[in-house]
Amino acid sequence: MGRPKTFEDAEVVAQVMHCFRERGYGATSIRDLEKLTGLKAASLYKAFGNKASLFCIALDRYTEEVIARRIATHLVADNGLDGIRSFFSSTYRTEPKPTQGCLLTNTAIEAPVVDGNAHKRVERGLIEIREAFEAQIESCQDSGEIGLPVDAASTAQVLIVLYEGLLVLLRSGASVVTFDRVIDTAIDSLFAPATLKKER
Amino acid sequence: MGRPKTFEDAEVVAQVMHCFRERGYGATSIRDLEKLTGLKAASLYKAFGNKASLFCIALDRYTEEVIARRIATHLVADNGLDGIRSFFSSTYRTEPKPTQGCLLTNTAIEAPVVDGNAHKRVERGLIEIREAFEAQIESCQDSGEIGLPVDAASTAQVLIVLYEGLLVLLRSGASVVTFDRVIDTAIDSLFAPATLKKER
DNA sequence: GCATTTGTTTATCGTACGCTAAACAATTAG
DNA sequence: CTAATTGTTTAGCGTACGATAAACAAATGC
Repeated sequence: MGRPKTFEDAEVVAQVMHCFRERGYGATSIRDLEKLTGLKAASLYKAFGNKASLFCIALDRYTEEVIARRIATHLVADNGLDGIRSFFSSTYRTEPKPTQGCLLTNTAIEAPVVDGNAHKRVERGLIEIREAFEAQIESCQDSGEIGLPVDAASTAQVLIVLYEGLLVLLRSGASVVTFDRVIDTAIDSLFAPATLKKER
Repeated sequence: MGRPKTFEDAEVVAQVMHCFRERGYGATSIRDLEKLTGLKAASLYKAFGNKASLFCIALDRYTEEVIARRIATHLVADNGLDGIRSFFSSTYRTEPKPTQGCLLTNTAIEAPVVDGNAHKRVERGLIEIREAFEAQIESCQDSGEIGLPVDAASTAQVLIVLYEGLLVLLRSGASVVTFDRVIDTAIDSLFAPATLKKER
């Protein structure tokens, strides 16, 4: 069977993912990843192909792990609108570090630099979030928390834009209170027309 | 007096700015800029210092030229809410190229990579836009186009987040119709409460 | 034990990077 | 014309990059 592995692929991918997330693709060198993982370059190449493919693996992992978990935690029927609120705030209310930004967002900006495959992965990831937003909105309509006049599809798209925008501002060092206010203002008004309609 | 210059600083900065805008700081090499400008590396260094300082010069130019022009064109009292709408759409309705993204947005993401000074410049640029949004909102309130219940400051901050978010989605290749719908949905609802209140 | 298979490490390869010293070119002052 | 000043070009420095071939290590099957 040959020599057994001395490391767990998943563990290495997790470490690599964090590094890409903080520094980006271009600014992360193979030598950085050597120090980070304790592995030698040749081992990394053997296990994951070249740098671009390793990045794509890390990006997939990010979507399947971080994003999917965030969706599963916050965007569930019981949570209603507060679920959407906490989905947003979970991006910047992180411990212990202030935040690491979003790999999807950062890659969308850096995509031209990376492999072309990264682009498609970003699109898919964003679609996943958008669909979760849309489902949550519809669930809120079913429960009566918000009225029917709200168009779930286009509102979900606005939430995606807000999501991306927040994560950009996060990288430029805006404060938590700013974010809280943005989210409250945005969500309140996005779903206000329906609420007002309901009051009539 | 010595030998006269063979190029115009401003022209070179403009070319360089476009390149940084499309490819980012890290992915743009001095050799790229040599080919682009027709100048030799040593001339660039003599005229603009090192790569980071050249980038900062280009970033300043972007804020003073592109952003300031965009504000001056769209965010003027006469334009009202439509001014805000056209401010947004001017970021993606560009000719002939589809778009180049926003250097402020891209730098916010890439900032850790670049010089620390770039960070402050991004912040300042975003503040400039936010203040213009706020002034435009207040102007709309003065004219009676929207009601007073809208909080100009926090709504302007939401618009900034939307602006950043749109420019991220722009880089991930979303379509113009998507953007139009996002802007309509967002602006309609952000300023709807006041409108409804007015109707009562 | 020995051949085989698989994983890791060592030692680079070729290239591209940011940057700069020194040579060269073109102008002005006297 | 000469000296001085300033701009441009040439040539290349040292370093870091992504990637890989070859040597070495540790397990298996027979």
